[in-house]
Amino acid sequence: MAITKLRRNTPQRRVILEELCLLKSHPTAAELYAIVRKRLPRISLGTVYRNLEVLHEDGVIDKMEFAGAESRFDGNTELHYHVRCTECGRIEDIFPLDWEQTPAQPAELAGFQVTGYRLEYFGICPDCRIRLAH
Amino acid sequence: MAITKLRRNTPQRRVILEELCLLKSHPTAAELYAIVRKRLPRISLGTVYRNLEVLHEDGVIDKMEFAGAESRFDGNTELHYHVRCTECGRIEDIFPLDWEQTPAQPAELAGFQVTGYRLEYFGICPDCRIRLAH
DNA sequence: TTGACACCAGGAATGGTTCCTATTAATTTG
DNA sequence: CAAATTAATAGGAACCATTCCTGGTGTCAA
Ligand SMILES: [Mn+2]
Ligand SMILES: [Mn+2]
Ligand SMILES: [Zn+2]
Ligand SMILES: [Zn+2]
Repeated sequence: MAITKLRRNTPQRRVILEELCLLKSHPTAAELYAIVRKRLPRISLGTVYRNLEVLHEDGVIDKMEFAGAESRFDGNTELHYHVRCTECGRIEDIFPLDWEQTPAQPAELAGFQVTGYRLEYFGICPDCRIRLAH
Repeated sequence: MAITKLRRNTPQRRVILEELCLLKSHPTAAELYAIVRKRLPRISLGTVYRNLEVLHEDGVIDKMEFAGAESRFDGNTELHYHVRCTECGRIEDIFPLDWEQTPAQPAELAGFQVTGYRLEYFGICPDCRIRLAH
């Protein structure tokens, strides 16, 4: 039933995924672009965006979108959560093991057919805490 | 210690807050602009944005930001959560009473000083479910 | 009065992301 | 392999919600 769209295995897509998975950080498209360019100097930023989107569609990577801040990408698709620094945008992993409960996901809420949820913590990262204290 | 900034009680700010609080919906700045213009025809969209920001800073209203979608505002600052329709952007309230647990908020995670968290559900609203089924 | 300044309307600028178009190249078919 | 098909690319323009800028206005206090 679900027609799987043909994906070509381009060098650009391959390198983008490789470099993302090497990182423990959660880079923006622009940051990843800078890294990928070392191996593919002629790649365009649009290609990075398009492939990150495609990889996300296919469930190969995670995409985290924020208002007013650049989206960030995660090569680790294990179930985990994040803390985001409201000062510099840095993101760190929080694995469910680290604390007790995970939120319930009801099938229906207020008449909505619930397809997912998003839980994210925000705060100040160690570096920014030091920096802000002069 | 915390220097409270002087706020002037302008008609624009008053009307924006009044109209927002009358609504059970969670309007965008543009939607609220259209409503407020009926009472203040010469108000500018920039003024609506500025005042919504100010009111949010002062904790008088809630602001919900989404990537790729307009921010929405909430005159109800009681603790509650939201379901957002991924098709039309509509938002409905979910009060903690409606279901069991609320997420824990640790004071520190991964070295971050945690200042808050965000939990939001997304799905398909009743209207869009009907519409999508032809 | 006069100064200080929060605030306004109008409009330009911003910037991350998406879209457009001609071209390239991965994959399939014969 | 050669040819046909068409997904994907580079480059750059467009998008658009939001913010910023500017000149001006209303208000309060000294
Ligand atoms: Mn992660
Ligand atoms: Mn609400
Ligand atoms: Zn930080
Ligand atoms: Zn809907």
